[in-house]
Amino acid sequence: MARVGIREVATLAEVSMGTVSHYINHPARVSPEKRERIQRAIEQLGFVRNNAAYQLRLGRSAAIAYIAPDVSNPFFATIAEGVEQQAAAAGLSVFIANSNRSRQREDAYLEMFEAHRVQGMLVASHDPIEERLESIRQRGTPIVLVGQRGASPDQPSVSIDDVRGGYLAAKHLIEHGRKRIAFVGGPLGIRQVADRLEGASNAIREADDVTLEVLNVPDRTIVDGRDIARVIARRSPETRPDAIFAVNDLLALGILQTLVNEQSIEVPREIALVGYDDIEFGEASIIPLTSVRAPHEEFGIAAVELLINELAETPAAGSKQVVFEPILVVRESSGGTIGAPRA
Amino acid sequence: MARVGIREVATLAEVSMGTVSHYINHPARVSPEKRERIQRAIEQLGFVRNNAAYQLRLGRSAAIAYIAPDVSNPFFATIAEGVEQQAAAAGLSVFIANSNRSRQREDAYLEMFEAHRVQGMLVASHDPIEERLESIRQRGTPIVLVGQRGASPDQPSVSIDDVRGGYLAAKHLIEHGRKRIAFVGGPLGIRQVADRLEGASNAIREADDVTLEVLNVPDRTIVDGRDIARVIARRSPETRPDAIFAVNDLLALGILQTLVNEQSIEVPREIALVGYDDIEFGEASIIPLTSVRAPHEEFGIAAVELLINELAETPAAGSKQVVFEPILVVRESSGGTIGAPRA
DNA sequence: CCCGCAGTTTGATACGTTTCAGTACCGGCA
DNA sequence: TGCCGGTACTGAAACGTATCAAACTGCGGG
Repeated sequence: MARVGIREVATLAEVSMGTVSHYINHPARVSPEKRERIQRAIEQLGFVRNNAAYQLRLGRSAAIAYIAPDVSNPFFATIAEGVEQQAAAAGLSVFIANSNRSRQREDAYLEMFEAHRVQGMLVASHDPIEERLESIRQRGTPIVLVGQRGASPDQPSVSIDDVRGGYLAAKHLIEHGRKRIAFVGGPLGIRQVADRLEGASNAIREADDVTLEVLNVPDRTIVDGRDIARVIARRSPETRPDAIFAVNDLLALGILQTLVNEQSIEVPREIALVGYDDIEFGEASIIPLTSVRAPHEEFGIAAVELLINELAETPAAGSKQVVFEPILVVRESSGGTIGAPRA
Repeated sequence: MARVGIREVATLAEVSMGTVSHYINHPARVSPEKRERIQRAIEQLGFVRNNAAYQLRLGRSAAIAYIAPDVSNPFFATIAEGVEQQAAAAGLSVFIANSNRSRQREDAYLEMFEAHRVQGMLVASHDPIEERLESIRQRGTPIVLVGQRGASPDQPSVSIDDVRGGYLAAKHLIEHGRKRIAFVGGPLGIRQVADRLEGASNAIREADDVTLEVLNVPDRTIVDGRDIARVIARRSPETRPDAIFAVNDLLALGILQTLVNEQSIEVPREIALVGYDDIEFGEASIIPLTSVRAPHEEFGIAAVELLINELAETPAAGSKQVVFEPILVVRESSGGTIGAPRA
């Protein structure tokens, strides 16, 4: 398969390479007659512009990257959708990469996208990542942090107030008379996890008589939820928690499923359950799931807007950090009122 | 920010460009002393290799692309995970793109990835797409079709036997005594949808006394499911279907949720429900969902393997089309035995 | 009749990298 | 001493494109 470039097209159409290039990028500058000849040559040869050369010449690409820790978590998938949509409107393409919760793969993608000279990146990560991003930013690739607030005010970010979210969840459980609350979450090294726990602790501290226990899970997936639920079920009813606050909905759903279907523990009577993120599937789960909600769709949109602003010659002033207020969506799993309408 | 390339590094380290390049690609060929100097220069200048130039020179990239119609459908997300994992093992990076069920965006991404000279593409699409892919393949970018079987035997593909899957689903409902089955699915122009319907029709034809009705939805999302469920609920109990076969789990979950929570229709007593894909959330839904399952994880893995084989100098002989056998996973929503174990 | 101008077209150059064909040096062997 | 083989390094060419300055075309006005 002979490589076909602009040169071959030019030869076949009997014009110069420059004219072909003009035809591709500024068709108006080329006479109708040659336009026709060039178009025919392109089709005949099956010419496709070589992006590498294009980018090399231009020095930039028309794409942005979105690095997610776990695409199969609908929370990140929904964000991806907002990103995609908003970026398309701005004429940008989006490369999505899945780091699979692996720091190593995350680094690899960061490096790769920087080498690709993407216009900018949106990074959702569990790790404290800001330091690593700093050097990339300094070299000229703007980055918006997604899901965790930038520590430095210069670091743009889109996040939710997780301390507040954790507070709302625990407060709600306490108000319904729960006394032994378990916080099921991942490594406390993860900022989001630590913040949600902090919020929950604050709520506990305001109450009398309520204890908070922390149960660790490694990956915060459905499978992790199932596993920890079995551990909990093994304990005697008196020592078991009477409420669980799971650090995300995946965990909560895994817990719910195992508790109800496998362990025959009643939710919310025996154990009340609150999740986090309010993914779409929570509403349709065995027992509709109470959850802390942030506006996912807007998450992606806001992130892209922040990035585009950063890309502008003269970034608009104002805070670069968007923080959404979490809302508690009460459903059956926590023993609250049933069927609260969805936004 | 001064652009920093291999040349600047070479100058600072007082070696030639060639040596720097060697250092990056074949460190062994460079003496320890210069290695040290070059490394220091790279760090000092913050050099990052320009992928455009790299690729231009090499003529290829080390990435493959996966185009999905809907990332927020866990079915495609799970595939993405398998793809990512298998590709990483082969030293390839994966660009995921979300076409958002839009043919236009799909085309845009196809074109863009071809221009990017990715090694190959995995394309999951709802449209009959093979013809468009043909020209791309002829120009040298191999493509593996995901989720729909290639019509031409030359077109590699990974799919499930959807006719069989549809048959299994309908047969199951018939065996449980259902008489008025509704097929809820998208445009019949979509191959997967048409095949599943065909399978269902076959099962109906074998039975006496059973009717099949087709209810159309545009997008096959949870929201579509909710909408169609309201339409169904509006009909009198006698004219309503007593069983629904939804063309995917998203639809099924939307239907389930609305039927049970909002319309107070009992599932499976009044209406039995079977979905398709067996996404993880089906097991944890209000009423655990009976579904037709294909091994998702292996889907992505098989696709990458097929692609890698295609990439090889001498592709191994044998069929290029992997077809998985669907399995019916029976849970409560269809009135079958409860709690069938998960593979 | 010539000049200037707008509209087209051309040819050359640069983008940043890898690689190929050498050059320089060194130690060992005939 | 002269030659060989190997290692470490260098310089230049090439990858495919966009763009800039220059050249060529008609054409209308002075």
